[in-house]
Amino acid sequence: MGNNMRAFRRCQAVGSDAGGGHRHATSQVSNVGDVAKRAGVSVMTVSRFFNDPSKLADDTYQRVKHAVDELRYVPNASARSLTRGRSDTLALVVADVGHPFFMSVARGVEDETQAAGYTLFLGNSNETLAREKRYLQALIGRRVDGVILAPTHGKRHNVGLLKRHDVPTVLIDRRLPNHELDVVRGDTFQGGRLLTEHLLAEGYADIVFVGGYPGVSSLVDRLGGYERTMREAGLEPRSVLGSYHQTSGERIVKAMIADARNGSTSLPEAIIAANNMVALGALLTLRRHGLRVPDDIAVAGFDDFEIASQLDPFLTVVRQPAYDVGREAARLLLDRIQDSGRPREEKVLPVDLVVRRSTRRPR
Amino acid sequence: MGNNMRAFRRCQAVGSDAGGGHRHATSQVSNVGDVAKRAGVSVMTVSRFFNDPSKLADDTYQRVKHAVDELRYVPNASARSLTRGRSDTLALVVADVGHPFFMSVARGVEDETQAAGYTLFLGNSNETLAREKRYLQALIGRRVDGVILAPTHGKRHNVGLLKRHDVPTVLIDRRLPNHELDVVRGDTFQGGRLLTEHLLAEGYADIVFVGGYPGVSSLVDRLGGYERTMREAGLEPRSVLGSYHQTSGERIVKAMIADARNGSTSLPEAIIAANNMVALGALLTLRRHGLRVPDDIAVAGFDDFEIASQLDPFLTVVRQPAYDVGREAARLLLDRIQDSGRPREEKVLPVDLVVRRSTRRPR
DNA sequence: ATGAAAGCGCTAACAT
DNA sequence: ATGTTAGCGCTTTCAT
Repeated sequence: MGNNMRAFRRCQAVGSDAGGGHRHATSQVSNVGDVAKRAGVSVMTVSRFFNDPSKLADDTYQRVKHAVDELRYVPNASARSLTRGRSDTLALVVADVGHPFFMSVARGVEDETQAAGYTLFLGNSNETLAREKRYLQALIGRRVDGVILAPTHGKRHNVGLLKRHDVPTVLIDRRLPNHELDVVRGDTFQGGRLLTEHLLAEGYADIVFVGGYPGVSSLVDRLGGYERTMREAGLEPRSVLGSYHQTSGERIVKAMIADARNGSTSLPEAIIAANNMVALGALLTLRRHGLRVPDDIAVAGFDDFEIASQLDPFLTVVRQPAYDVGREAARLLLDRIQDSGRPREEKVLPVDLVVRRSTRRPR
Repeated sequence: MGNNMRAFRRCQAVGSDAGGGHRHATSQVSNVGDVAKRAGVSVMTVSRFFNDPSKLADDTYQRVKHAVDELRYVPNASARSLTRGRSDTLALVVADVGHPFFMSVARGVEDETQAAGYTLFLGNSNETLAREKRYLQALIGRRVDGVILAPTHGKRHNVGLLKRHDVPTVLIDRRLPNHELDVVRGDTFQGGRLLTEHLLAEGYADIVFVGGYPGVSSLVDRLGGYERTMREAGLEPRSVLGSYHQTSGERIVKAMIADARNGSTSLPEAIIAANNMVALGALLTLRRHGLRVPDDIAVAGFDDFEIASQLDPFLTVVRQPAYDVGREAARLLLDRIQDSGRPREEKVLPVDLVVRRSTRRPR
């Protein structure tokens, strides 16, 4: 491992720099042999230059370095990983690249893995099982050294593939049944509890939970925290699930309003949205129908809007430490790569209730 | 003997297992040979199963399929790319994963490349030349079939590396001097012009341009559009550059306010921010100092806030078609991969002025 | 400290 | 329709 990392760092030092001037109109990709010839050494010496430079005589080292620079030689990682069985590459596969939460996670993962000398590739399953599988196969085929995965939301999952191929794996944000993988996630059960307690304290009683993929653990936990707290207060929980997308919030709230207007079910006093995108959909739909938040109905959600909240801190939310989820996951993965036998860990990071105007009780 | 070797290597790749209860005591990564043996065919037949299944007899196909499924065999992409010289993999390297603009670009690229059967890996240079180089070397080493790059902002760049290794490349968002690469970008010169014309039409005259990396082409264009339009109106342009980050907007505006308060320079009537993050910084700083937008000063920017603008359409912006930039870039890249000799293209996509409250002239 | 040879898992180019 | 052979570019092992 230490060796490996040193080699990788060498790689970086290598190669020339910016700028246009290339000498051959028909540039040819070179290999160890070309470098060896140019430096007047054997291919093994060139190999050692990258993998264990301390074994080279100073003079030899300089000659090889020269040849490498001149040719702007970059070792063929495929060939390398073919012989070594390892690639110095890690991957993060998220369920939704566009989601701010996963972006922050990605930053955390990147900062940590770069520091450890790995290259990180990011993949996006787009909440689609088939697409996730495709990514994982590409990754497995490339012999990535480890994967951090936010699994898609369905009943089925692809972690068996990773296990089958002995790929060290850490799950983030979402637990999965029956596996022995490390997990890092925010304490969203507690989040559901905090949000509900806050609303109850504000005097709301008719609180409904809206949106989220049924079955996915992050939703189950959030919903669970809400339901438990409601029941402890002697109230009946009520929920309408869907997806984590904005449209889900829109559709569900629209239906609620319709129900209220035709008298079948009264509008709740408060809504807890499954995440920020659902909250956005809910907010917009309420507004579109002339309902004011919080005067006519309160709204709260999970995950903050990074930018909107700075511009106008309006929505009450439970904030998850997304960046730290990424960092912790990366750390766990690096540990697991070094010691595949270590006991499984599940890191549950604390969440944070941020009370804002959208749940302020009108008097 | 070959077998012994293989076993040995596996041990290394996999690491020692702490003896405990694993489902597969011999969790072995299999190869074409294993599949061939199990299916009772030659390795070439297995290879053809993946590369040209139509060449197999129905019966043979089923036998191989069975073996592949049973072993959950995933071909070794490294070996594959080693023989074929390509990898069916494309990469997108952006300057900032966190930036909403690049996220939309990523989605566009993904949708297009997935449809074409490629796997896409996303990298993040974080506006750092060294980190970009590192990514590109990893990509080159892996023999990716093409790269879409939003180059970092400095004077120097790494595209020579890509050219040297014959990697088909498309630049997005930012032009570079002296290269023959395809480029896809928004027409931000026109954007600068539209924003300035709008402010002038609203009756503002003392307009200042704020933020952005000096030298990076997207900034040069935006600034250019602003300056040209100002001069055509007989006004003197004024700008204070910096970076594309929120802190840049904060710092510059803070200094402006200080200058205005100690009387050295009066506060401008309007600010054009280099992008949305800078605009955010400007807005927050103005507010923090008790200045109202647009009553005391108008603010406009480039790139929209996807979410904040829905919640509260406040900031006047020029919107770039980020998703389309991604799609077009992907298309161009696929074309170039097929025909490396085709003439260079520079696609400049139209931008869109969205007038909102932040520039409404107080009466 | 350096080199020669073998082989990682796969596919292109020929067989059959 | 299927099989055989010869590498792809690299690192491992075993010499020197």
